[in-house]
Amino acid sequence: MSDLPSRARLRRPRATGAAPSHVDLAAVVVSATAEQPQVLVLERRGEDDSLPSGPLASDHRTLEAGLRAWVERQTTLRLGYVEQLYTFGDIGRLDPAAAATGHDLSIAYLALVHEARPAAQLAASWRDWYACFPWEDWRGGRPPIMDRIEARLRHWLARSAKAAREGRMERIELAFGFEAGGWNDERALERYELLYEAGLVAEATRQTAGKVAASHMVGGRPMGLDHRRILATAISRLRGKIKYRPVIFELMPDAFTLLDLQRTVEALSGVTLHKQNFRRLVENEGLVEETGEMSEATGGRPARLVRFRREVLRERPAAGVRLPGTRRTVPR
Amino acid sequence: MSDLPSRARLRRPRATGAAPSHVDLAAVVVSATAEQPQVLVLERRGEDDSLPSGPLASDHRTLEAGLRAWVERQTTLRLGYVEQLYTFGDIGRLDPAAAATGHDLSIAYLALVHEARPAAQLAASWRDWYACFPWEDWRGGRPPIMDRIEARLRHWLARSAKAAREGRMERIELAFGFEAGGWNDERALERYELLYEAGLVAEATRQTAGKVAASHMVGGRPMGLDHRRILATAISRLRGKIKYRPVIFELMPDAFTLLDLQRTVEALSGVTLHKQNFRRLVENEGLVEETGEMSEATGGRPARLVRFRREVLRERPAAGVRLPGTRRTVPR
DNA sequence: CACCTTATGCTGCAACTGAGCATAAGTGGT
DNA sequence: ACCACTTATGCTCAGTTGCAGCATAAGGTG
Repeated sequence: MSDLPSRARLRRPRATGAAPSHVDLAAVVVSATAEQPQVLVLERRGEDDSLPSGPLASDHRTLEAGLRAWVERQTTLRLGYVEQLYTFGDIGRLDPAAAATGHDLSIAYLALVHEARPAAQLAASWRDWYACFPWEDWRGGRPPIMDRIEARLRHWLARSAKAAREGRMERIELAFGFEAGGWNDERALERYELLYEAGLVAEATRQTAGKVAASHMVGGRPMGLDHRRILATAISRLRGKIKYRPVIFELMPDAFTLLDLQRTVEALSGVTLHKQNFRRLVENEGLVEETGEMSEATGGRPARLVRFRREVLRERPAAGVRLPGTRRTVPR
Repeated sequence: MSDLPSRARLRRPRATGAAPSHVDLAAVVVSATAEQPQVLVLERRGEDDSLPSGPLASDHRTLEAGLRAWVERQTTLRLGYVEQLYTFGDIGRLDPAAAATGHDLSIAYLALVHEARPAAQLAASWRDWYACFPWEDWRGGRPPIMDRIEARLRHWLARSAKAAREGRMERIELAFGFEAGGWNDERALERYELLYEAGLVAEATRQTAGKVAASHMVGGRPMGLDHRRILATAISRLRGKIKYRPVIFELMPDAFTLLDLQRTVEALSGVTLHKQNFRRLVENEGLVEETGEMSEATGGRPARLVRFRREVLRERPAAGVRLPGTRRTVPR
């Protein structure tokens, strides 16, 4: 039964035409404070923000360990929950001129922390992710920037080659739901990619050397390399995941009120929820239990402080916060 | 607004302690024929099956393109639907002795085809994936092998160091649901990893040089390298995904009956469904439309032939086959 | 104390789910 | 022609869940 003798043959030779690749580990570290979703970025003078990242090194026993080491080193932050996000490696994704030098891979991870340490104590900054994606925040209703986006995309469509137009129209409708579809919070990545393709975000001009004037840009703070795309990937993934896994609690402190929880979900998903139904859902799924304490910091009637019921991980395999009653209208 | 001048600084030096890595692209190509889920494997005499794979090369403009090229070259099969699955790269995952030589990365992809070409016309074979994971098929009720698995896992638990026991017990319960939890079809990867850790699958002895006797093994056909783990990852992902995205149709021919569709879903998920409710769900979600044709190959009353309604991709962003009415008991 | 704020309980309706019953329309055998 | 068997398809019915809003509770502030 043992196949030890054949193991040597199973390993492939390293030579055959395969250029060795440079591999980076990159982290999207998310927290939610003050009802805003935050991402950890490194700021360097005169450059766009970048995500914590560094090359995979031979003393990293696992990819995840390497990632944790880099984040800790660059930001002093020790990560808890971590999951692999995506591996980026298309030729020329960092710099079209470098296309000949082989592949630059980035293995991106998503990490969730309920860190509230002020930025000053870290070697990095927390950045509101809607600074990079202003069109993704619908908590106050349709963001004004959507008008501009719609106009620019229609313009792009009109100038598209006939062959490409049909497909692009469908993709736009899918991503932004201008006509019938309506807004889908999970499509953040598709939206960013469309805007990129249409040359409406700053990163696009790095590749095409300024074909589109800056005045036509649609906005959102750019990031270095393709890090804004990586962040968009993380947002899409996270918005999807909170609906079927209780990952939201990774962002919460030990004790919190139901409204705190709701605000955090809303911050990530970018939409507002129906309050009473949200509470009923959370209670019915048994996601939380009483701490017995009360919070007086509500500004109104004191609220019960609850904590996450870890047992649900066993009981309800698919428990998440299923965004009940997404409001179509802004309350008040 | 242009930051072209700073681009050079944004690129990181390649040197800094980073050993260049060897990168493989690997494909889990899935089809479903004869009501069995199949995976495409390469057979080599005297060796375990392996997945189609090959090194990332400098003429691959994108990772996905490289993957398609390798599969086509090794199997003559041209892929349609493809998505990235996971990147594996822990040190020593292929061969513990090779730990010093740097990282071997595998970027794994999941591909779905509705290929029914007989294996003879391909340079590869279709393998029923339950040959590798006999415990994952609950369509005929609880598989007999579960008794053995439960016994061996309890044994492993009893021999575990006290510190590890609590956590392992929880993980076993989560993955297999022996006590209260019940079976969760999506936890295929967790189950394989537990069996591996407990030394109950053949691949584990490659690493530990036969600490566990073959007679204690729990079964399932092994694969080369860590390809069975990659396959388990694909199964988990696919079982989850069919519930919220209409990917199942990538596996179907143009026209099919509702029972065909149900059997395919059951084949992938490994559980049986309530027939009438399944139809109602599929019709209500508007996933299919009439072709007008009938199928006479049913063995009973002829069935309507339907086709996938591509429009749902636009209309219902989260349409999938949500496994309604999973039967607790075997029908008949 | 009037009035603000937020918390929390409850109700009614619509839609969906799970399980099963009943009937339709083929096949093959006698 | 009739029977047994197979699969397709229509329908019911009760329990659950989702959506939306109303009402009340219990803090704070001028």
